Amino acid sequence: MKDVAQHAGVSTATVSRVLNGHAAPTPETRERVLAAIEELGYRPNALARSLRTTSTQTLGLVISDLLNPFFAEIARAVEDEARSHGYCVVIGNADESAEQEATYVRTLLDRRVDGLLLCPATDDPELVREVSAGGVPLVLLDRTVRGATCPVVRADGSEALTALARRLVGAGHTRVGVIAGPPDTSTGRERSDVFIGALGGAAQVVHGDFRQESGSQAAAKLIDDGATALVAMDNLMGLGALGEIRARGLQIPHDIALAVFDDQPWFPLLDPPITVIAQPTVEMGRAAARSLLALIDGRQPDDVRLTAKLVLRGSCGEAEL
Amino acid sequence: MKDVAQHAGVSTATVSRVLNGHAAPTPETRERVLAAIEELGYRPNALARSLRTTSTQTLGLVISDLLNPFFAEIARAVEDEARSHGYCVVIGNADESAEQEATYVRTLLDRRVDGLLLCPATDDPELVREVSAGGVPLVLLDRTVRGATCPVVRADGSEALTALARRLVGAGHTRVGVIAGPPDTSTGRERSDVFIGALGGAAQVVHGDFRQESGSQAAAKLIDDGATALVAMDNLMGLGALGEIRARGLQIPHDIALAVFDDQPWFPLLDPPITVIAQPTVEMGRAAARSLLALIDGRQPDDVRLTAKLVLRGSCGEAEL
DNA sequence: AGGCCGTAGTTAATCGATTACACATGTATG
DNA sequence: CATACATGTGTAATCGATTAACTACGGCCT
Repeated sequence: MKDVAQHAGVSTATVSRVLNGHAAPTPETRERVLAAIEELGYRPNALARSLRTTSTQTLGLVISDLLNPFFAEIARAVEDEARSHGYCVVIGNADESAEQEATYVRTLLDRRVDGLLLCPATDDPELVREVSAGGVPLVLLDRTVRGATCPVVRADGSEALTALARRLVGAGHTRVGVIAGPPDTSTGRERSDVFIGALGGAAQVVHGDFRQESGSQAAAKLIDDGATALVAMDNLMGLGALGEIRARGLQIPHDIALAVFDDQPWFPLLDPPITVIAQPTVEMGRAAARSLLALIDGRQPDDVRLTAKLVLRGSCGEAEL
Repeated sequence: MKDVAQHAGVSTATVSRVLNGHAAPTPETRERVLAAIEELGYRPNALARSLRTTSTQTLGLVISDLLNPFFAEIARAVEDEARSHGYCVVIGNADESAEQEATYVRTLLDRRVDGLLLCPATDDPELVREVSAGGVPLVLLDRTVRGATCPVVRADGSEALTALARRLVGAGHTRVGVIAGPPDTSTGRERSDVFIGALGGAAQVVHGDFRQESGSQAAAKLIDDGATALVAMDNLMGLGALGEIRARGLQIPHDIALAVFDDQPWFPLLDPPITVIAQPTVEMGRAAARSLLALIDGRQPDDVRLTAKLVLRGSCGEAEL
């Protein structure tokens, strides 16, 4: 910057003013400064700027699992929305581990992100408290924690789950195997609670960990126990369940019905196509980013609850096949 | 930091020494400082530290498309490797757009990442030159650019493509439709060049853009032109092709054979399972991160070329079905 | 006792920006 | 003609760390 100033025959203050679009400098001075910048290929040091202004124009996003397409889509949406407001997004991948999540959150805070978007790995409110105590704007995404005191953006699958349960019961299923998420996550509990409630007793539950392998194992156990329908509460566990079904040579929906929470582009391409509960991922990501930006702006956004939709495709023996 | 110093009755220099594990401070002093840090909940400002030391302990990773599971896996691997060396990764999503790529690269450089990993959107070397001119360590990943002067890490699919071509020709296919990537990317050109060469004239090519929609369109055109086998040079285009095949009610492999470059967890679950050329994504990501860290360290790593493997599964009418 | 040395700790410069305040110049006003 | 006021720029403090150069202290040797 000093070089630029010298080159243009002005002080660094003037260069800074030109850079930040202040009213002061003469068009002529501005011209000279811009020329010098161009000539020297000068690029301002974002670190120094941030140190001085205490604003990094950066959002932190800590997600549970980058390999889960659901979170990848969310990340993508967050990033789009943030960029359109001049913010950058730093993504941290917690890998469904609370420790790694905490590590990432601290790293991001140390780097002074202007706000944090978190998909909590567990519903323990401790980390959330720590962030809030630091005074950093925080929004929870997809999952919540016990007694959350910050805005939450998530999808509501109650209606869809209830409709699905009714459908399965109506089709005569009396043993529905539920592959649920971990009981210490809000989505892990809530989805299966609602669903089991709607089934009215015809359910058996196995908890997985939102990963493919656990889906296979849960499916194996549930099939052994005589389940005639399987519902996976997340796309990766759904993938695992599907693998187990294929491995056993079972026919969908004749031998066993299957439905999955979360849609994926390839689900419609299976034979039969898989019935799913589709979450509005893009809207969730965008809404979360908007809420966080509002918070940073000093406003107090409301919680956002978007509805997930049941998409019937045939894997549960629907008429609409 | 001043507060901590005051609290512990020492100067900021001493606090800094304790923080950085310097030899100087007495165990006793160290103890006092650590207590003060604990009590005040002090966390050092990474921006200030980086400004002073000109090292951010951060790697930049600009990938072509976060929604493409291939890149998501790579990102994951890069992140793992980087973290194990005490580095953080900032991911930028270029969305297969050269402009957005350039924007991200500049943003990352402005934030003074210690090194940059780039999956170039086009083979135009301009951006690479710009980064190199700035003296920032750079490694190319998956794709290269014309006359690249920096280390490149990528997968070599020649053998696998040749074997696949032989197989298809051997099975009697005389009209093989190739769904290639954009001709201005190295992977877009090389894969189809090798494959078409090995087919020896039995090929028709349509270039897509590495996205699902383009795969469908390409497949439609190739099927209309009488192709009896389709080979997609990327998993998203493969997904699109599969959709088109399904939409037309064609049977694989009876009516049409299909093979895809890039494996995905759900490919084996289709009926028939899809034959693929699998890239060692995790190894690619790790190798790229290691090369970059070596470069940052002042060493000069070699290019890395990992081999992709043909996985026969049945969608090309293999005996091994 | 005086000089020398090693050690623990302090002072102050520095990284690269932003910005409050001071200053100089030019124009309008009484 | 002196005063006030607007306008464009420069000076220097500041953000929060690191670190070279310096100081003070206590012990050891002759």
